[in-house]
Amino acid sequence: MGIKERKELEKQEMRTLILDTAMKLFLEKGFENITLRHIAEKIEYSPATIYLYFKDKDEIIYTLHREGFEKLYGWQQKILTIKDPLKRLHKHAEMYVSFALENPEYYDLMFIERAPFKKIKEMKCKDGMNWEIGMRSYDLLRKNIEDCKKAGVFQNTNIDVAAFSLWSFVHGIVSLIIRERCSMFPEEQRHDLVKCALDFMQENILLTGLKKRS
Amino acid sequence: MGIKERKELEKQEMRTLILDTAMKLFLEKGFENITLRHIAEKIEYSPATIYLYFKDKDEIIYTLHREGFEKLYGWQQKILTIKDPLKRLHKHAEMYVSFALENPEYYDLMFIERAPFKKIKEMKCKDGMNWEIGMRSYDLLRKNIEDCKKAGVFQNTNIDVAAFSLWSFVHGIVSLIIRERCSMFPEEQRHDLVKCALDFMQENILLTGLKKRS
Amino acid sequence: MGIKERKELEKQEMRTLILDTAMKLFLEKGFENITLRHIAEKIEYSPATIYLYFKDKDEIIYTLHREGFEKLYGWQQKILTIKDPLKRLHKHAEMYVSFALENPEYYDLMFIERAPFKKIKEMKCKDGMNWEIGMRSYDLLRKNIEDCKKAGVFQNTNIDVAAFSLWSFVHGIVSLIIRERCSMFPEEQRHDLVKCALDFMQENILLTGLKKRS
Amino acid sequence: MGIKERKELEKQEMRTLILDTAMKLFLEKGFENITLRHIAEKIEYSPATIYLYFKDKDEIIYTLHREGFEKLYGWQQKILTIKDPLKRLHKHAEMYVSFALENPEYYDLMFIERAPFKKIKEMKCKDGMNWEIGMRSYDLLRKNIEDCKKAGVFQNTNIDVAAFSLWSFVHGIVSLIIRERCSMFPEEQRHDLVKCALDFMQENILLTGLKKRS
DNA sequence: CATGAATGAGAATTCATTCAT
DNA sequence: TATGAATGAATTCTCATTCAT
Repeated sequence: MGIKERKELEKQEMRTLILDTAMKLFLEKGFENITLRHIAEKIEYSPATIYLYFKDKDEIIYTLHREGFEKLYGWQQKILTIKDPLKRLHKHAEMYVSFALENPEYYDLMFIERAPFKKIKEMKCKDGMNWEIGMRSYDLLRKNIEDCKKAGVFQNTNIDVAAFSLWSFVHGIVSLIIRERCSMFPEEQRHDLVKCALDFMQENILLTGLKKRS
Repeated sequence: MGIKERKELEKQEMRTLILDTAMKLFLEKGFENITLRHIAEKIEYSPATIYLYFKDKDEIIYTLHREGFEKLYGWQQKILTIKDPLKRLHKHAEMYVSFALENPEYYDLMFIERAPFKKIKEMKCKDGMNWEIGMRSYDLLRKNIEDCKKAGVFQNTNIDVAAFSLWSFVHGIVSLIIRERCSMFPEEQRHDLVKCALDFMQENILLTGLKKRS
Repeated sequence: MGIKERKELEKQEMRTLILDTAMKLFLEKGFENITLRHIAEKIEYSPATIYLYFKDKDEIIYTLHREGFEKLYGWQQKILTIKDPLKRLHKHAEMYVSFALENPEYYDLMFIERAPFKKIKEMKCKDGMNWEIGMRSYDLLRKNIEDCKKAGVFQNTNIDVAAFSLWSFVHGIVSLIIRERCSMFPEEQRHDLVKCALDFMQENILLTGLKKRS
Repeated sequence: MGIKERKELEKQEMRTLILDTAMKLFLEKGFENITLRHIAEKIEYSPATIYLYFKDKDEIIYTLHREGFEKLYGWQQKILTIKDPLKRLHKHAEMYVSFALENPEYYDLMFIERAPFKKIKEMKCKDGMNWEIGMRSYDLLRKNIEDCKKAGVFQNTNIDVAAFSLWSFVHGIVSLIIRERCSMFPEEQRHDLVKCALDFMQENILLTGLKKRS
């Protein structure tokens, strides 16, 4: 079976190559400028070859979209071990931002880009499960906040409101950066700025919650 | 000069017509689906005519981008009369969100869309002033926070950090909505959710600042 | 209005040029080999130009199809003046054959080709009228036979049976020729052969009917 | 030689499998929509495999074409035993129609489709024999008519004229049906219609001949 | 001022065919 | 014998842009 397995592996590698290349182009040129042609040129294959690995362009995008959510979910696992819910929530935010800034193409596709939706909306009808994978991540956040509530923080706050607020905050941070609306802050300071903004959040929101508790 | 002036006026009106139509289509069909042909059809002129008023498609987009910032700046003027800096800051946030949700096409173009940048980056070289108009809005926010500081809030916080944080928060809210990442919240609840999120911010951030002061 | 009219005329001429060229290619290369590219090359315009005159390829084919039936119907008018129904029926057959052999591309599209049907079937749903134009021609045949019956011929024959039979006969003749299944008959004899076959029909079918009458 | 023979047999079987599958697809999807890939998928071999058994797509079609004529010739044998030439001729026509309607894919390819000709014309140069197989069937018809003449029917008619006429008649019937030009006759009546048309022919042509004889 | 006509460049996709293994 | 991988050449169609009038 060695041969069959290697074949399978090579096929997988090709798919990965195509996906990575698509992602690189996405990052460089923006979403609407990914074309099969460009991808094919970059990997030095003919456009027709790509169709041996993916049904069509949509499937590439859809796969990337899904992959992104898998990846994010993977990152999120790392913080589940933290016992203290408040600390965990803080780490949660940090991790989210790191994920976004280290995988801006994925993040963009997952949370900013408008394009992939035609396909994804169609899919939704078929398996109803498409956003589920994204939902898992949201549920993790909700649960974290629930734990905080149990621990006495956000007592009077509706969970969804808190979740949406915190999510908005971190999403705002990274999407302003990814979509380059931060030219007023010198490039080299941005990293610190993000860190400070996260601290700002912690001090004002999370710690506040803590104080209210006591 | 009467004739010349009228001519100028008519020219202006035509430009406005084109811009408005473009914006309408932008809203209806999404950004990447605007074509000059669509615009031309809607205003019942030939595509070639548009080139008499704008150098190319990019210039249309660039103009809309600029217009958006003018508009936002106009909205922001309304809150300058509020004396209490904290109250003013709160209104500032509210107004920003309203602007975004009532003018989603503009907001999208100004703060989310990737497209206008080719053009804007080129322009930057020429007049260096392109973001200045956006900067005015940011400066207003900064100044508002400065006033808060003078009034004793955000004492220990760097102004840019606070500004960026608050901006991120409201930007996060509206961009999740505009780019339709809120399907987990039923459509009819979203308006409330936004309001609650703003309240959440005020309670936890602004009021906290206030408490610290006392 | 002279200018407008000339423009309109020129537009019409271009449409005609495209249609004629398509038809020529159809004849030369068979239906499945009409491509917009080929048409464009032949008329020495760019492929994009064709789209200024026709919505898409289907519209070209559909138009040709319709045109063919109009043409046939026009030809059929010529024999309506013949009083004697039997003579008229004979002329009817002759005319049908002439139409087919002088306009083989049209005939092929109308009565042999399989392809245009996707489009035409769709259309059917929309206006229900698509075959009506072809039906008019069939009705003419039916009516002719009805008249013959009144005149005492085909007394015991169902009209549709007679119509279908006669139609089959002439269709058989021309479609064997158009689709080149007559290579056993030397090219130069074919014209006579067709004539003789028509006579054969008249003698055996029409005249027979006549005799039965007496 | 056992091995060699089995090999040969297996090869033959594979060719048959490919041909049958092609025919099935031809029937299902229409001629121009057969692709080697489809055939390959259906027989669960790779497209490349097909090239081990056939030089190219044309050869497959050409073979089917030839096969069709073999088949028809086979069917025609069945009526040779009928003594009475007139009866035989009538059965001849019936059999032809049955063959066509029961094997529409073959009939279409043999007598309607334009496609196989590129290949066949080339072949003709090489062996000159390509239509010979079809000719045998035509000769059978001619001979049948000759016999009728000898029996006193079609006395004054040229054999080829009679043959071509009768052939045209039955070809007309089946090709109108196969290429779906009979939508004016409800599906369920078509079978009867064909039968009636054949009767119509017999009464008017064959029996007429008979009467003339007496 | 306005436009009808035209197009080059480029998009996604399909298919028969080849060839090294 | 069989095939997985690859592709060149086509296909339809779209769009921003130009230019003579």
